[in-house]
Amino acid sequence: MDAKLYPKSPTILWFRKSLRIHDNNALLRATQVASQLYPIFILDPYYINPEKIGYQRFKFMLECVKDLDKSLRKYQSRLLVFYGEPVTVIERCCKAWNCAYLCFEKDTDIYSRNRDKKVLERMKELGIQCLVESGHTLYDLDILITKLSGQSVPTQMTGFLKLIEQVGPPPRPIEHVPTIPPLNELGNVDCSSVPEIDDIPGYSEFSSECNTCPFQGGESVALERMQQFLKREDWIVKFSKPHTSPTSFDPPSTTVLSPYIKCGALSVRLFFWELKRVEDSHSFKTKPPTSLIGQLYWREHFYLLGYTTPNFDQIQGNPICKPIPWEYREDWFLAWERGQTGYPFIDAAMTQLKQWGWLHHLTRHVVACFLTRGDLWISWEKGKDTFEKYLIDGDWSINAANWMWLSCSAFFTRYFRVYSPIAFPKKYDPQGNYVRYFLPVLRNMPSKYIYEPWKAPLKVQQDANCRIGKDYPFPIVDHEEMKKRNIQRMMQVFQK
DNA sequence: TAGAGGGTTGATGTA
DNA sequence: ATACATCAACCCTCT
Repeated sequence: MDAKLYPKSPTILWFRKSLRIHDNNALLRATQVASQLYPIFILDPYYINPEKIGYQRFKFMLECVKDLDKSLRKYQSRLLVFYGEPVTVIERCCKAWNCAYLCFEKDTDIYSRNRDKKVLERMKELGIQCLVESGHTLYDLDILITKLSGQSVPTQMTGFLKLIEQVGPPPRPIEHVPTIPPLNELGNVDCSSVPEIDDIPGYSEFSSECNTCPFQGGESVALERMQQFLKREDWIVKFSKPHTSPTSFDPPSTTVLSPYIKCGALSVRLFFWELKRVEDSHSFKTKPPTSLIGQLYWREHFYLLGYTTPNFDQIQGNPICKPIPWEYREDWFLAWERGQTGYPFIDAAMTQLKQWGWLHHLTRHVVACFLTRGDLWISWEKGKDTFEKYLIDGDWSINAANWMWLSCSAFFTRYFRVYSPIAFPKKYDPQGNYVRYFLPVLRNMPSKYIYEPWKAPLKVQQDANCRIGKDYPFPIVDHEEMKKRNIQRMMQVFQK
């Protein structure tokens, strides 16, 4: 760091994602230029809305913020929390503390890009230097784009893997946490400490029914969870995503590190290099795209596409999204969203989504297929918004990309491959333990009928204490009928 | 440039 | 058990 170009001055470190102190480029940069360091976190009114960001998701994020604050306190610093429009809050802070630098991590989703543009413009007017560091993705996406040398971003994984091969491995994580200076006098600034979710307007009324997420947020939990998985070297090198079970829940069949990576409580580069170390010490290992490292490449690929494709999260004005004439039916959508379709696997999944804020990837596939091209013929945008609200790992680019994938709007076109809400879960869980756990009303239904309880004779329903049409709904649609009809519709769309 | 090859994860029936 | 064809025939990528 050139001390002449960057004379030490009071510095704001603005945490948004990267809610961690390990491998944090923005934190490192800030410590290099700061005479005084002010770590801040802003509760943006855009996000404080239980209709948009659900309880589990908000709570998980707050737990990450809280853990970060705890870590900073070990250095006699702490996280200064503000409510309000980021540009207003930051301007106020810069003036109060006479700051010369604002450090933060590059963000690539659409809302963050617009937010940061406003902040950058205002900081320029105020003569405050912004130091923007890459760190949420394996590669700096802007550098990845230059490596394309004018070629468009590949839309298929094979093309992306070729790009990665050409670019070489991602940067290694920072080895040591830099020395974080103690927090100075704050002056006349109205900041808060990290709130509890029940202190946030709009969320407190949900608390009694919503403390159902088994995953706790935070960097320390994330690092511990990663370490537990890293011990299972054999499991890591044999990992193949399509072969993991969507109905396993105690424990799940995948790492569930995605929510931590999404918030930046775990560095994706650290995880990458830890996995690489394990892989390198074994002769046999699965390969991308199905391996664990392959999963990180999917994330990177979708981040790059989301960054470079206009209107990536919608049909209108999105050049890679095939416009399919979806039809909205409120009653069907609400049945899906509320887990009342009458298909136990779908309803159990939607219940898990709300209780846990997390679903296995393949379970997401089944409910997404059901909402869109499989059964209900409702736009993937509606499903994307629902996932965005409830998933603790809901990630803008990845969510939109997967919904386009599943609905055959982009990336994937074999529309005659339709998930069955009956046959698919039966392969993994013939006893229906997953359904029994998340839908207690069906707990005593015999296994023979667990995925299609409307077929159970009345006597069986009575014995199971679950009358279809009374205790649990009849199916809202006939899957076989809808599947046939929708494949025909898809054929027409694709013939054009 | 037209055509071949291939694509993380369907369901079902048959050998 | 595992492999393969069928369903009906997509579309990106590379040669």
